[in-house]
Amino acid sequence: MDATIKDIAQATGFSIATVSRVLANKEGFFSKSTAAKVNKAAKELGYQKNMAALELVTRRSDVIAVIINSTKTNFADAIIEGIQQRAAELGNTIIILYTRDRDEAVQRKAITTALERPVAGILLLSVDIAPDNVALLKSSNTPFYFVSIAFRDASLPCICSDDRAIGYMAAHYLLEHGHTRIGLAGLDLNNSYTGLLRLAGYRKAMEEAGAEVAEEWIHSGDFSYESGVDAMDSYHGMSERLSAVIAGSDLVAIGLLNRARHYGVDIPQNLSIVSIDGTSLCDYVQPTLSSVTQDFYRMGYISLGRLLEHDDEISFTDSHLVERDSVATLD
Amino acid sequence: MDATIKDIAQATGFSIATVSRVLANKEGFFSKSTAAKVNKAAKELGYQKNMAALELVTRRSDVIAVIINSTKTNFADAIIEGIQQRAAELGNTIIILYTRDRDEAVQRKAITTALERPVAGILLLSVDIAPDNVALLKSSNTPFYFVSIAFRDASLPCICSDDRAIGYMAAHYLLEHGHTRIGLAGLDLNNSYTGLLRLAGYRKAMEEAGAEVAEEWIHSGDFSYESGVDAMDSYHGMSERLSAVIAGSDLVAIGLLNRARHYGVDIPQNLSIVSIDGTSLCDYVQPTLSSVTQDFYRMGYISLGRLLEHDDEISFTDSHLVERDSVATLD
DNA sequence: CTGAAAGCGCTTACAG
DNA sequence: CTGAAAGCGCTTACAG
Repeated sequence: MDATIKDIAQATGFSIATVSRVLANKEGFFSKSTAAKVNKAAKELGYQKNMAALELVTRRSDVIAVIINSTKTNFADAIIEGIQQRAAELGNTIIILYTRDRDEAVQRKAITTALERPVAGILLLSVDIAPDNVALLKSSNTPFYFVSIAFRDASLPCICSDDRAIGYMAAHYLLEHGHTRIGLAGLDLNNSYTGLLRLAGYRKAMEEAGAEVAEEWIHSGDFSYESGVDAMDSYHGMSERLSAVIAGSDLVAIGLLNRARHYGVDIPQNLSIVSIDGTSLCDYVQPTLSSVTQDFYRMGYISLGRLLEHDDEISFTDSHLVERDSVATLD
Repeated sequence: MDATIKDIAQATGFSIATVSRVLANKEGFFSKSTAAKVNKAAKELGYQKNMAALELVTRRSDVIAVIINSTKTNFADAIIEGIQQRAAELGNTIIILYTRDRDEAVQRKAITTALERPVAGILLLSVDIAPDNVALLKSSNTPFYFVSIAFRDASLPCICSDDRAIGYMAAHYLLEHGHTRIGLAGLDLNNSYTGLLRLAGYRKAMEEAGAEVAEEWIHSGDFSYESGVDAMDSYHGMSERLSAVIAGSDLVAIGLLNRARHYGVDIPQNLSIVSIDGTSLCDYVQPTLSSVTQDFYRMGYISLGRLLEHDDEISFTDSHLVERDSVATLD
């Protein structure tokens, strides 16, 4: 059956202490010849380290718990890919746990499950955490770090895009192209701090340009395809038409796009669209969608290092405007 | 600091054995009043079970290792969602490990990492496993199960769609709509058993209908967007045009679609497309893509039960044709 | 460079 | 219903 260091000790004649040192590569604690014998026996016996024993005795592990918001997004993948790439480089193993926004019980269960092991740290992906669970996290001695979400509470370390800058960038780009009647669609403005920040950036750009914003231009939602469809329905009913819309996410943009087609509104001739996120979906649809593109992969990649270094800062990854075919210049 | 059962024993005056029994809910081994006292103390001390200790002593755990092929697919998410849903119901925790097709070393590392813990089982998602690693899996006493991939080797338990039936269904649907010049694009026909099965199903349907298949109609690839683009380039250069194409995946279909637009080929007026997979992408693009839709969520959901019941059968989840707007009837 | 021993936090026969 | 004790597989001062 599964060989243990005891078996290797028996096979080689050394003590389990020595075997342990060789296997853990404690340099200077064993001779080359000893190491050779031990490693040979280990290989022959098909030895595999028992992580449970290791974690019990050292009270630590290389496991990173990643708690993911199960709300469907099409960018979580890229973040996880970044995390997993960095984890592979650093030798960390990843446990994935799912939870939901504003569902305190499910969130607590995920956090508790993570804390039942001596995890090296907890990464929370787009998890809009309940206040009580913040306390739970803080009371544990396990480092934690939020990814792709920011909070008013500056004591919560996180990495995400600068959402205010994103809103500003999208609006500014359209203003530069001669648009002034610019809608903002599909952002969650009730529960999401992210949504409010993007709105603030949009308002700032509009204000700087001296462009008035009518409240009906701002059609909130939940970042979904349906939010885009709803927004287009609403915009289509307006007496004075918009010349451009900023979509709160790629899915919102596609909802807008397809619903516009339904109404015979040509993109970008009759209406320009700038999307926020910039995932591959922007290249799949026709016309391709110009976007403020977030660097999700990097967000994930960097987050792990930050977590492990106990870096408690709030930091931003870059976003930039990618021009595709969904914006026309107005003159 | 972190409370242990010892602390609870001290606080309540019971032995650690009794505390352990209460906490593990070993019915009949303790009185109600004892349980109440122990549970109260546990709550007060913020006790969290140490899984490392539990796994060490019981030599088992509720952890499921999910080894994922990092090759980008847009359906892995749905499978994982199914797995995670079932895991939540069954009380299992999920560890995620990434690997690559036909990269024996990376695959072995993932498997080894999984086996370092007393995992309850290993699920392998679309992992085209190297022969040596099959031996490694089999020599472990840990159950394993493949998801969304089948092998010639019938000793490897798996759940996936019936790929021969998928190829047949797609071709048959087009034949029913009057098409006979039907291409097959983007399947991996060199390394993928899945690709070969779909090809076989396609050939069978064509043969039954008495439709000849020219070899240039079959344009292999790697299931990617680019494979679709390449295939369309090739089809466009043919002297006699196809009236329909079966795409090896949704991404292939979108590649075909966008490249067709580039050539001024109207879908479905000039060319019909049936996609294989049927993910949400089919609804996002215009025209929407008719597809043979696989039930990825269910595949994931079911796989976990199969794994845990040591059910070594090879089984299929249903696929069905979803009509959208990319197929025209020929008369 | 090596070994004997204690201990990580838990479970579970065994005895009462 | 409860407790004392052994043990899961490993690491690490301590002593040599």
